[in-house]
Amino acid sequence: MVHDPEVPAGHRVVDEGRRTGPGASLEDVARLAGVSASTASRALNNHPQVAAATRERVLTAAAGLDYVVSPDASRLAGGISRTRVAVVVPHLSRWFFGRLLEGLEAGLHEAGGAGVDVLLFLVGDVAGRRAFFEHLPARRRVDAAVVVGFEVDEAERARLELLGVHIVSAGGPREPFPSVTVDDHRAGRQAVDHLVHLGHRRIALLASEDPADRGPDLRSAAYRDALADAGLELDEDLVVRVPFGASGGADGMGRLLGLRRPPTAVFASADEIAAGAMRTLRRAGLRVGGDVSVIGIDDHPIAETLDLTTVAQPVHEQGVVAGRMVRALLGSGPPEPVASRVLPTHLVLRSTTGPPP
Amino acid sequence: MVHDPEVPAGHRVVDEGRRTGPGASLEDVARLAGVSASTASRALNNHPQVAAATRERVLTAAAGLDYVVSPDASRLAGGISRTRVAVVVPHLSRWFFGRLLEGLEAGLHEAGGAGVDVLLFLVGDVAGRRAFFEHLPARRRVDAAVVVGFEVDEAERARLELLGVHIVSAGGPREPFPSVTVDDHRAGRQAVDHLVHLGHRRIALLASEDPADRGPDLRSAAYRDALADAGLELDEDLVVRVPFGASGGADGMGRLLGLRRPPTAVFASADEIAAGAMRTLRRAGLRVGGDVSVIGIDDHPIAETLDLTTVAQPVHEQGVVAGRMVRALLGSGPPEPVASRVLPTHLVLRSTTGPPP
DNA sequence: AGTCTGACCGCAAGCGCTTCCATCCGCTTC
DNA sequence: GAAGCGGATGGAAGCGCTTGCGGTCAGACT
Repeated sequence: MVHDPEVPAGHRVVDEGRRTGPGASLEDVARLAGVSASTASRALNNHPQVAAATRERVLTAAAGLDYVVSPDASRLAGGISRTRVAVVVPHLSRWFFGRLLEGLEAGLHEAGGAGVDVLLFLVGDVAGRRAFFEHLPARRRVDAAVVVGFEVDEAERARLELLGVHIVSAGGPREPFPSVTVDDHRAGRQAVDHLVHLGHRRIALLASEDPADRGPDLRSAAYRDALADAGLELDEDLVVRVPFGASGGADGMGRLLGLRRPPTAVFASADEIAAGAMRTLRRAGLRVGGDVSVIGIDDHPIAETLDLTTVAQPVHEQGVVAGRMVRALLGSGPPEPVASRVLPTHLVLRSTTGPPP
Repeated sequence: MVHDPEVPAGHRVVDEGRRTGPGASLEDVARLAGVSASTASRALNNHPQVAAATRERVLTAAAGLDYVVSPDASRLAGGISRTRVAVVVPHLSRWFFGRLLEGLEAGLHEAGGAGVDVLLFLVGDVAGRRAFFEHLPARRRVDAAVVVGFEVDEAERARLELLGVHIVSAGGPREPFPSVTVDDHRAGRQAVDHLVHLGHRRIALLASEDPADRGPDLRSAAYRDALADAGLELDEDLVVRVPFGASGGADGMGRLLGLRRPPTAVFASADEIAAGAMRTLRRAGLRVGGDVSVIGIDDHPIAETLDLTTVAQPVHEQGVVAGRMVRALLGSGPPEPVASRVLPTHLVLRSTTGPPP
């Protein structure tokens, strides 16, 4: 196939362009060490029944030949080389997901262990999502799966079940898998209650209309509950759904400002939306935190940059914990009981909230 | 091994909770279809020598049993199921990397194809990076690798070579692999030249000191060259290196403002740094774009939010093109010649740059 | 000295597939 | 009508590894 004589030496031309690397075989190692393949295998896998000297010889031979077991053969034969974990995620360019994945990766690789391979599955758009659950490309190739930051419906759950492996959900809804997440309803309450305590009575909601991402919109529900508890009437004009992101927030804020009686405070269901809202407010000549208060959720880096008051959630940690959970389910890692975890969120006071003017 | 009479036929038990899913075997399918395993295999792999009727029967049987080939066995036997691609990336929480990966994923899966599995390798911190190149966990498990957004030194390149597979670099330096990237020097020039054309004479540089990420700091080099070409003297006081990110930019700007003769314009080597700088300027009561101009690079979403003038680079597209390149190298995909590509960048005028006061 | 006991190791049987090669059969060819 | 012929299929040999089982040989016993 690919065959380019121009390639500089050292650039090995991969035969067929597809085999998984060159490599010495177990047999080669065994021969060099003067033992049988079985013994070599046992030595390499640290079985107790090989003499220390022999093991040493095998190890040396392996090192010399730069030997690496074929994971395919190993698995086929029943040996479990490294475990493979599927990570199913809808976005990668959003901070939340990337950050959570970083944590997940850390949690998965923590404390040595045999090693874990992470297979990435992106199910962003509807087509990709449908394709994923329909064809289940992860089938037969992973030992566990982590669903990151989105909700699966009943049909999808059923498909996923077909994988026949443990499934963990991270940064998403609590059901229907063992999960590690935060209480979005509580986070929403923390945000809105803060505004209420400051004395605001006309509080608007700028919520992401992205349906699937995080499941039932607990943050919006919290908004309603908080208002109700505060004895504030819900004004549907103050509830605006926007596409996720800063432009969504900017547009939404524009709509809000067009109201006969604009809000004195805005609860954005995500910092990125809040950022957009702030932009609109600034352009309108309003002082954020003075004329209009704005609060978000997540503690996205942009929140610090904008000095935005927000409710922080431990994103990285959710990933780490989920990673540990996977290892526990897989039998590696600490034998801690595997139970869903809800991590705490907390209010981060900055400059964008204050008493109503 | 496992032999549980209680289990419905065909549903092999998942022993140990670690085997890769349950599943019917080729043999099961063959039996059900009334043919031999060889024929079943041929039918499933679309070999031309099976009678249409037979193929049909096998396909039906397979569908009925919900059969999926064992990728391990298939590869071992020499059949190539799906190709596997390693994606080596230093960060995930930064927009650039996440966005590029989204593109990469798209490019890899474009136009059907047999399917590609993406193995993720995070080499963020030095420890992880060293571990990756030392142990080469991707060995024997991938058919190609993509290095995203960072430079590998000679030793690392040599190690990578051991993978024995095609390697592509995306969003990083042009060497030493076939790559798809942008001309960072040119981008830098576009930014600084813009400031020069506006009439600025005291232009500061706020550069990320993150050493490894993008290789030789072409953007900074461009700054120097642009000044030289404009006949402006380089004032080392105006060159500030900061940790990547908004806080870095904020601090750096603070230092700049402390100068006896502060700059009238700032070139930040990344939008996120520019964002931090803007914050500092605002807090200092300076009008960004009026009193001090700021320009970044990347066209990160935050640039739009902040109305930041910047030099845009096609991040998603770099990923897509790299994905196609990998497919081409692997022999799938369009047989386009595989050559490194440098994608264009362009100035995006917004409100943070203007003539000096 | 003869036998027993382990510790070590090799044999061989697979794991679930793919593929070479031989086989079988219904037809075309002379 | 016999000899070919090619299309369709089954048999069997692996791919590279793990592992149950049994064999060896050096002591440890009595």
